[in-house]
Amino acid sequence: MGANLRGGGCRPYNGPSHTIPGAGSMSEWQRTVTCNDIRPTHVGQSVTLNGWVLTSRNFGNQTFIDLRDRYGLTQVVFEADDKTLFDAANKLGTEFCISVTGTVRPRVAGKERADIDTGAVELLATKLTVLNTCPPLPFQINEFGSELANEDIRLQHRYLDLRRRSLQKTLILRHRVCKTIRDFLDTRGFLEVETPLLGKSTPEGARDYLVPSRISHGEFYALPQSPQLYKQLLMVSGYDKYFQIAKCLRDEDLRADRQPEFTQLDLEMSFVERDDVLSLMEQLAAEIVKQVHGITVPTPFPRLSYADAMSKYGSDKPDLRFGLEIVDVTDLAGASEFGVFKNALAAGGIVRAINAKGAAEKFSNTQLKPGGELPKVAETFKAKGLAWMKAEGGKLTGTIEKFFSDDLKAKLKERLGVADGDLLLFVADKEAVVCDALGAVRSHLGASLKLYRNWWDEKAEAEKEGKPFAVRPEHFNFAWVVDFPMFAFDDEEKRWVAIHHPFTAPMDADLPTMETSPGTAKAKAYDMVLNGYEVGGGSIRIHRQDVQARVFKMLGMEMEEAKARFGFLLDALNSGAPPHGGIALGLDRWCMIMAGTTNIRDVIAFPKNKQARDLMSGAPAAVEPRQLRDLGIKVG
RNA sequence: GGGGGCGUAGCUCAAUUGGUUAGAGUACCGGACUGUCGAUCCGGUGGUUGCGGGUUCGAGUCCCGUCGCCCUCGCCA
Repeated sequence: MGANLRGGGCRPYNGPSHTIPGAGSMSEWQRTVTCNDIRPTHVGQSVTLNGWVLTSRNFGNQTFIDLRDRYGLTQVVFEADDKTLFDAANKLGTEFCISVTGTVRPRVAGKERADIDTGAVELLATKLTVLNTCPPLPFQINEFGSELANEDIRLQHRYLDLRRRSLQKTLILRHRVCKTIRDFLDTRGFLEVETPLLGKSTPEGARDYLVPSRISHGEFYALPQSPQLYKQLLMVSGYDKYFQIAKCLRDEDLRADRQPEFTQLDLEMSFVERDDVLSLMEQLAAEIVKQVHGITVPTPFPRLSYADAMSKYGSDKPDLRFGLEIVDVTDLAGASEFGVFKNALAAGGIVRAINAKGAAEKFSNTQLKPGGELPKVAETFKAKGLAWMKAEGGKLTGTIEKFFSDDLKAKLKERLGVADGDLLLFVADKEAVVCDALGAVRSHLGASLKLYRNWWDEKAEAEKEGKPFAVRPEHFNFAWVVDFPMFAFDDEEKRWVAIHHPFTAPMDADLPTMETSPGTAKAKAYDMVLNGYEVGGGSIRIHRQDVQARVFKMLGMEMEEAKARFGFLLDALNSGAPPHGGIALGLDRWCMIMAGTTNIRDVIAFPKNKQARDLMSGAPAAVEPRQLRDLGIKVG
């Protein structure tokens, strides 16, 4: 994070007089500057600071207080000449909220600090007002050590945790990202329109959060999983270019990067084709990186078909900061005598492999046995095992090598580009399992072999070694994944489901054959991928009622049911709906990557824990019987 | 719901194969000290080892159960 985060644009005071504009009669304790304002040019001036006591260092005749607000840090000195003032200063506790008036003076020569903005000066206190005291803290909120208290304790006292510099920086960064988005889109003619929180439950997709109706007992609103339908209706209404930084709610289990309520940049445009949306969004993405990190990432972003992403990287959100591509070896495996491979093929499966260049020595045979480090990764994603060979002394070795003829081994080496020291990893199974398992193995190898570095890891390392560090464009590897399939067959529900969502348009070429071969139909859908994270997803929408009705039918929804659930949408599509499409960016994930954290709770001011509880307020909680009576609800 | 990790002072962590009165740092309280900046030095308060049961002469440590937190798979159109 660069200098652009240092309270940039956040200071209310910028006049040379350091007074609040229009503040006629200021009370005696109100600040005239913030804790990040005083500089050598202010020496001799009398100023007043408001802030919190970060630390206190007491000597016989002097006490130093580091006073903190969200703008920065100022050292305040109390001297023993004024006994009353000095005694009062020595009674200050950590995190007391105080007002100090004093005279700006230079620090003693040679005692300046380069690491804080006010480090050349200090404030000699002449007056102290305690605005509020603070009891001993439940946990330490300074960040000098690396040991943070347990997260549940910090979440219980989030108002204290948010005083930490790194969380303050993150929230400032989040503001910067939102501001960039609004400025960028405003410049290009977009309107920010708010859509309702109380809406109608949608049958497909995630579980809804429901809100009971008091006026109509037994009926429920649903909180939006996204503003999808409303933004499409805005297009029908002719608003042409819409966006919203919108709260979305999904009642599903949480993860390190998933909260029950999260924020999306939701955007929709009329009279556009796919490339218009992609082009606009890559400009926006580049602008965000530029505003936050001061670097320019190359545009346009590479585009990768879904099919290529899955076969080469085993994922529809591949991390392209490293290669390690997956290669199909089904034909060679089928010609071998290895029972596991032959059985997988007989069951309609495939065999693919990764060549981990030079990794043979990094993984012992024990680590490669069932239950070992790498097989465990593959097994987590339903692979029955992970077969391997090593290339040593010009030969392939390992327990399965004997099942391959010399000719097959030669072909294998050629196809996988094998050299001595390489480790070959194979998975044989149904295609979906092979992709998931090898995709996970690839990610695992990428991290453990350090084939890429997160910018924040590199930064931490550099700081540890006292070396300079600058974020570089290659730390942000963007790509588009396009040409998604339209449908996937759900084995449990025994029906076709939408890969993206039911409002996504099929490719024009697939329109006539959508019903007869749904498995091959492609959608006008696209995902923005950054370093292995899906940071955005969207599509060109269906804008014709007949097409929408056909898609609903494919998903097992008869016309009657479709009309009951989405009649308003079908009617709207029939009322001069323009061609339109859009995208949604996961704002929280964006902020995580920009801020350098893997925990989504770090970029949300008041997050829920893993059980979707707010540990500070205690939500969710029981309510008064009267409230339930009003709603006509009985709790069993 | 499945798999994994964790739970010892307000906080962060120690505690040999099961073995004396469960220690340290920090925070807090008191004292010393004129330039510190994670100040330093001296002293002090602070514990039902998450909870319940079991094995044992003896349990923070072993076993069973339970609660809580985190990671992960499922799930998240």
